[in-house]
Amino acid sequence: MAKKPITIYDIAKKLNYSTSTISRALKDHHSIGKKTAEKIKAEAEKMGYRPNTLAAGLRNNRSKTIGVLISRINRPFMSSLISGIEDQAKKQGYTVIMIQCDDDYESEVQNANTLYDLRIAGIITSLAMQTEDYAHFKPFVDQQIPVVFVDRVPESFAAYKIVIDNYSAGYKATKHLIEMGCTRIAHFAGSQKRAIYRDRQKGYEDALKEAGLEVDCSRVVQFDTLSAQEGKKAMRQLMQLPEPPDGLFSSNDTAAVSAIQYLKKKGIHVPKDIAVIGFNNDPIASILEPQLSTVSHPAAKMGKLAAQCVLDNMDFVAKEGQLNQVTTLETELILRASSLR
Amino acid sequence: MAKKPITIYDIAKKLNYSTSTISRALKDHHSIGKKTAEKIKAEAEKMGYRPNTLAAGLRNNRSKTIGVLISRINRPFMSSLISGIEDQAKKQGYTVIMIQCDDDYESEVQNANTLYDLRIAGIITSLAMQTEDYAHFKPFVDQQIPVVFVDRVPESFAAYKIVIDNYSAGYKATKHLIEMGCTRIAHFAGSQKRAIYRDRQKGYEDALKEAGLEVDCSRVVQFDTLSAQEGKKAMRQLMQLPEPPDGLFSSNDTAAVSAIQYLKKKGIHVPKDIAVIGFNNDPIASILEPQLSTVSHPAAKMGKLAAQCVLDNMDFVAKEGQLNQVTTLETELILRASSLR
DNA sequence: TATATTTACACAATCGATTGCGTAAATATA
DNA sequence: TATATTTACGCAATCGATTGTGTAAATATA
Repeated sequence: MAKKPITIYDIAKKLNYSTSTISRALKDHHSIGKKTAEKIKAEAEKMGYRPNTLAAGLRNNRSKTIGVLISRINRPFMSSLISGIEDQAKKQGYTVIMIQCDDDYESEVQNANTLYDLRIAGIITSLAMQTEDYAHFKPFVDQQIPVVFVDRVPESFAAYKIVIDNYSAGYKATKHLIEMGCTRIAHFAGSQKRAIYRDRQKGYEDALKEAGLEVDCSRVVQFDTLSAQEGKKAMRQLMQLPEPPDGLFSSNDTAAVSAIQYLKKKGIHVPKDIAVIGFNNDPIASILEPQLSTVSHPAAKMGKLAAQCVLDNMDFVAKEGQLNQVTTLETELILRASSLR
Repeated sequence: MAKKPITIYDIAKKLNYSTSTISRALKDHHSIGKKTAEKIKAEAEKMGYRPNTLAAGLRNNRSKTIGVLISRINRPFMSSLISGIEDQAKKQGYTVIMIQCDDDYESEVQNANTLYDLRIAGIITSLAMQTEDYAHFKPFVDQQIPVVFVDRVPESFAAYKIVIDNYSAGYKATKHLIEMGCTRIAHFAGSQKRAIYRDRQKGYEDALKEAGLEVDCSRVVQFDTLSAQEGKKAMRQLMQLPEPPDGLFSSNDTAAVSAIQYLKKKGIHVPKDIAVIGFNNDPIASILEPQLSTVSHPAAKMGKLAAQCVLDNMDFVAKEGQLNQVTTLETELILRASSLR
C-alpha cells in the first residue's frame, strides 16, 4: 500500500528533463529558464513532490535545522526563548528542534552529540547549571557550525553569546529593596559556576556596600536548581537566623514564589515583614498574591537575536571561523506588591 | 580548518576491512565475529567516529526521530506530555523533536509537512483547536509512519488515539459543585470541534440534569483558545446575567485562574459566592489563592504511552497498516479551596 | 559579421551508511 | 568421510538531491 514518495527522478522522467534541471528549477537557479522553471514547479506541485531533506542534508552535509539545547522547556523563560527562535527561523525556512537536558551535565553532553549527529545547521544553547567543560561543543566548531550561547553562557569558550546585564539587574533589584527600607536583605543565589548568578550576586553585594549595609554571607543561600522545593527550604532556614531578613532578592521567580508561599503560611507578611523581588517575570509573578516584583527578562528577544545570529553566520562561520562576541540586553525592574511598601 | 568527520570508510581503511563489515560490526550484526566487532568498535571510538544519521536515514528512508506536533509548548500540560514522550523515546535511542503550531490550523498543516519532510519515524500530535480536515496526516499513513493522536484527537481519522475520559471528568467536576450546593453552574467550554470539550460539556449537562437542575445555555460560554484574556471577559459577561452563576466549571485552569482573579478584584468571594473548578491541574492551581480545585490530567503518562505506542508499532504498521485503537486514561478530582464550602 | 555573454540543459560523481548476494573457511552433524 | 550449517567478510548497488563540468543554442555587444 505504501505509495512511494515522489522524487525528482519521477518528475524528470515525466517531463523529460534531467534531474539536475529539476533540482535547479525548484530552487530558482539562474541557469534555468523562467518558463521551464514554472512548468517544473507546477508539475512538482501537481505530483505532490516533497523534497527529501535527508538526501539534501547528506549531500550538503547540513540539514536546514537549528538545534536548541536547553535545560527544560517547561519554564516560562525557555518557552519565550524558543518562541523567539522559532519565529525568526521559520522566516528563513529553517526548522527548530529542541532537546532538553534536565539541567544535567551528562545529558547535555549526550544531547549535544545527538544534535551533532543530526547535522544541524546551527545550535543555540543555554548551559546546564553545573556544566564546566565545554568539549562537547567542539565538534560544532570543528565543523564550522555556528554555536550561539544564550543566558547561561560559558566564559572560557569562544562563540557568540547573548546575555543580559546581570550585574546591573542584581544591583537595581537590591537597591530597590534598600529604598523600600530593607536593611537585612537575603539572596537566593544560583550555582556559582554560572556567571549569570555570580553577577547577580555581585550586583546585590555592591548595592549593599554602597548603601553602607553589611554583606552577611549567612543571608546568601546557594541553590542547586532554584526550584520551588529549594525555595521553601531556604526560606525556612533564613527565618531561623538570629536576625531574620527583612528583604529577599531571588535569582528566579520560581524560588521567590515558593518562599512567599512559605512565609504566608507562617503568617509573615509580604512585603511588610519581608519585601521580595524575583527574577524573570514569569506569568505566575502577576498571579501570586501579593503580586511579585521581579526583573523582566527579554527572553523572546534573546531567542530572536540568537536565531538571527545563527542564520546570519551560517556562511560567515564557514569562511571566517566562529565569532566570539557578546551581546548584552537590558532588563527592567517590574515593581509590584511584594516589594512596595 | 574544518576537520573532516570520520566515516566508516576511514575506519575501514585503517583496519583493512570493508565498509560493510564496519557497518555490521557497529550494530552487532550476527555475521560479524565477536573479536572483530570489538576491535572495530574500539577503533571507531578511538577515532571519534560519529554516525551520519542523515546517510542512514536516507538509506532507510527513515530517521531515528519522533516528531511531536502540538499547539504550544508553554502550557504545563504540554510540557508534561513532552517529558513523558522523551523519557520513553530516549530509552530506545530515539530523538524527539517538537514543533508548535500556535493552535493554528494553517500552521499545523505546514508543520506536519515539515516533519514529514524530515522523514521522522513516527508522529505524536494533539490537534489545534479548529482543525477539521486531517489530510495533512495522510502522507504519514501512506508511508506507514505511525501516527498517534493524544488528548485532542480527531474522530474521523483512523489512527492510534490516547485520551482521557472527558465525559466522566466533566460529570464528576459538575457533580462536585452540585454537592457543594451550587445550583446555577456556569461552564467555560472549548471549541465544539474538539470532542474533548464537547464531552466535558456533555458530562456537565448530564450532571445538571441528573440533579434536576436547569441547563441554561446562557451560562455556557464558548471559548476560542481558553486563554486568560477570554476567561476574564467571559466571567465579566456571566456576572451581568440577571441570575449570575454560583458555580463554575472551566475546561482549563488558565481560564479558571483568570476568572477567579477577576472575581477577587470585584469583591466576589470564591468559593462562597462562586465555587470554581478547573481542568488540568497546572502548577498554578496550587499557588493561586484560593487554591484551585481541578481535574488532574495524566499528561506525562499520556506522553509515555504515546511514545511507547509509536515505538512498538514502527514495524507493525509497516506490516499490518495503521492501528485504529483508542486508549482511555482516568482522571481524578483534586479538591481545593476554590470549590470547598 | 565576429566575438562575448547569457541562457538552457544533461552527464555523472558525490555525500555516508546499508544490505542482498556471493564466496570461503570453520565447525557441526550424519 | 561426506554433507549441512554457521561464521566471517567483501562487492557493489542503492537511497535522493546536489553540483562541477561541459555542450549548444540564443542573444547581446563591438
